[in-house]
Amino acid sequence: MKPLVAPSERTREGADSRTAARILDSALELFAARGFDAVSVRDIAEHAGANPAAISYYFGAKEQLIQQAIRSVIAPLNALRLAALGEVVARNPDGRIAIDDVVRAMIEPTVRACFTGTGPERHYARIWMLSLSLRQPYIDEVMTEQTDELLQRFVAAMSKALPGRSLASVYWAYDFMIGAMLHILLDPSRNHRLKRVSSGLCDTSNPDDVISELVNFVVRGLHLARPVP
Amino acid sequence: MKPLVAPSERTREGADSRTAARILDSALELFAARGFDAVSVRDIAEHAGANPAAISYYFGAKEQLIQQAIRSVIAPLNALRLAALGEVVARNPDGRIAIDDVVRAMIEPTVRACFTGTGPERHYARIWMLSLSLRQPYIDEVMTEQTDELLQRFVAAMSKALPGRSLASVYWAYDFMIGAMLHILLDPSRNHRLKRVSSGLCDTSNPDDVISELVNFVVRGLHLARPVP
DNA sequence: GCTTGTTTAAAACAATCGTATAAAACAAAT
DNA sequence: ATTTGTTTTATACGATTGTTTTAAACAAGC
Repeated sequence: MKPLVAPSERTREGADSRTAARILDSALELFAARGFDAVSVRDIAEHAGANPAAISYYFGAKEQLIQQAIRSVIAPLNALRLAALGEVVARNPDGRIAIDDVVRAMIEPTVRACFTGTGPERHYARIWMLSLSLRQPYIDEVMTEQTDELLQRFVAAMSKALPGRSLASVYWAYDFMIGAMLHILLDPSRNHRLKRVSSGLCDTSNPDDVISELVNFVVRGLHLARPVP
Repeated sequence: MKPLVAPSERTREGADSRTAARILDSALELFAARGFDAVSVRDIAEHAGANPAAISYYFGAKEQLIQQAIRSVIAPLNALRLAALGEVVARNPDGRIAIDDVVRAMIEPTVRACFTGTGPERHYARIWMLSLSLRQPYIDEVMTEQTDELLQRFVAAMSKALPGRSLASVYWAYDFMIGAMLHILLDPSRNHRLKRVSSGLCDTSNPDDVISELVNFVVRGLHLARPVP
């Protein structure tokens, strides 16, 4: 691959070299800890053992590096989620799917990725919440591009599993589910605050516990949702 | 008040002048939109119609301004929440309180503050989620100082309203509730994404709808929580 | 009017920011 | 061995960062 001349087109679409991979991984590590703006390209380059100019060479401007970082976190996770959902649907060819299974198809891959993931998706919780809390067009662009379809697919499945409930309830519940999941997933990197204040009653370092508590809570909230008017 | 000489002690504890108030309000406005690090002290000073040096004069270093900004958002909101909780308890002197009322004492003041608040607390959702997603000691310090007691008070009340349920379930549910609430409160400033993708089924610009959907969801998730073993 | 103590303003500090340029190092192919 | 295309480095640019310094404006008391 050759570096393009015009600055705006200088991004390497592949970014497949070893150096580029190290840069992206270092960027994620530092972004997840301190946020996008508090991390300089020099910090990233140093952490990756590379030259600052290598970042523009492979990714272009910093904004594009951030976009790529967000994408690299969310894309593989969405693939896992959709695969899990597809499996649930395939398992019940008659169309009668259980709401528990649908909810779990969203929650289990996500929680496991954050706890035991080895790729970029292990930074999902922090990177995503960070992106959520900034209101910048170039970030919104990536977020919308990566989640709108996923949302529709899951809402459709949830609604199918709960034919008596209003579609609006399902949309609301989907949003609540994502919010609750994100929030609890941040607990480990906040020194297990919930575990501490609950005197150890809530083991937020055990992915199985987190998954089962989340699924139970969401399914209950959904199952008794207001029926169609 | 006089400016102290030592830089580390230069913060004015009161910060009661008109200029200081304008600075704090401008800081909140800009922080909420772009995050702490993407906003410079010059941006804040310009937005407030003040001199950059006035910021160090009244607040000291930028980190202290950020801490003060977070505090100014969360402190009045916590007062509202505790007042609402106190009212619920006072209304039922025999100790039999309804879980709906307790949950609502958390959710209603928070949602209303974000929708129709006029003070610093109107920036709660963005500032808090921003603080959550950064892992910096000086931010953690403020967050812990401002929420640990509140959490214990609410969990105690929720547990009292649901004597049959395990305390652990209540702690989990409290965390889920906060997460779901924060996430949905960010929807309006994300161009009402949920409203859009749900074809208008979820009116995320109506505080009453948000409150009732949230309360219903959380109470359902809680009410059927696993009983004490 | 002069003297306090307090608040604002202008200007400058060193440090760091994102990015660009140009040259060096490298690999593969002829 | 030399050319060719790609990757990496060293270095420099102008702009902006947080903060300090110094002085000017201001209000209140006597």
